[in-house]
Amino acid sequence: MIDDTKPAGGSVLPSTRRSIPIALIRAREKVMGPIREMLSDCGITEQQWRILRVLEEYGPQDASTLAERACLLLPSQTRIVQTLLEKGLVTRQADEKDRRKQTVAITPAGQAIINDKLQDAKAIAARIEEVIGKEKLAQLLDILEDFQKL
Amino acid sequence: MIDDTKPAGGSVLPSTRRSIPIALIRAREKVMGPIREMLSDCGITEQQWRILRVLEEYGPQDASTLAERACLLLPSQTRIVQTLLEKGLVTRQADEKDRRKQTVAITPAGQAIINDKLQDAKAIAARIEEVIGKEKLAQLLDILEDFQKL
DNA sequence: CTCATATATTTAACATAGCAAATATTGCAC
DNA sequence: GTGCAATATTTGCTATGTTAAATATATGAG
Repeated sequence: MIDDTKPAGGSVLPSTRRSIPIALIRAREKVMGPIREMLSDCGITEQQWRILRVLEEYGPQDASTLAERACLLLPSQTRIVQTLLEKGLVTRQADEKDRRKQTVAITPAGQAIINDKLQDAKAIAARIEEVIGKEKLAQLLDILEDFQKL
Repeated sequence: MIDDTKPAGGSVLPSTRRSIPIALIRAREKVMGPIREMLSDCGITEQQWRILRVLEEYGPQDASTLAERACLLLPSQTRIVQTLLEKGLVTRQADEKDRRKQTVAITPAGQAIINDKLQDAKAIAARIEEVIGKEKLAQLLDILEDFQKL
């Protein structure tokens, strides 16, 4: 007698082996391994690194913009900037014109951390490009961008 | 005089706009939006859903295997299974032969949740396929799989 | 000017991620 | 069978993710 109350092997939903959300996590996990290792040396986390990177790339900016660019929710951004303040890696002050807005900027100490890790970061990026291949990486980025249309 | 101590705009590291880790998060965020919405109805989280899905797909299994398949760290798995136990959606018991191992299984109540959300989940998957395209999705999964070689 | 409403950020509360240390069992050497 | 190294899970701690509620400031209607 066949028990059809419980489908045997993923015939109902796509198998978790070909699940987009899971595949995205798995890939990300692999990419972040070396990056976390690089950052653990200087005692900052992946998200703290993203904040510094964005501030370095775009310059001083308000909290919402920073969160958007660093791909963080506002509450996370607030807390992370607070710890970066304590570490002296960023500054934060209310906007003169609109006092609701907070302007965040990187400090020389923050910039120094980026400079210190620059070679390591480039090496990691190069390794990824070597393993995956330049064209596939470009394809990947393009496809991932399409998800914003969802 | 040019200030070359602080590179102006991402000339040193790849721009955060073309950063693989960030692109992976952004895409995942978009994919998870509708899924979280679907799950919030029945009061379970994304990770709890992954655990249930894996248990349903592969049947009863030990904690390590479950964590690996659901793409969770063991400590996370432990805690999530604990809350699922309290909800009565899974069972957990020590293996007879090796009492270090814990065998986790889905309950009828857990299976019922999956069955309830089946149509919604399939609709979400279909929508993604419609927007991104079947071939691109396949390409994406293949490229993401390559990251395991890192 | 005053109040209701909209905007920008922060807090609060709960669930997870990630890492290190602690537990519990096994299996094996002596 | 005792003790030690290896294996399987769980706990403890700090940092984030996520959502909802609280704060603070700005703006426009009347």
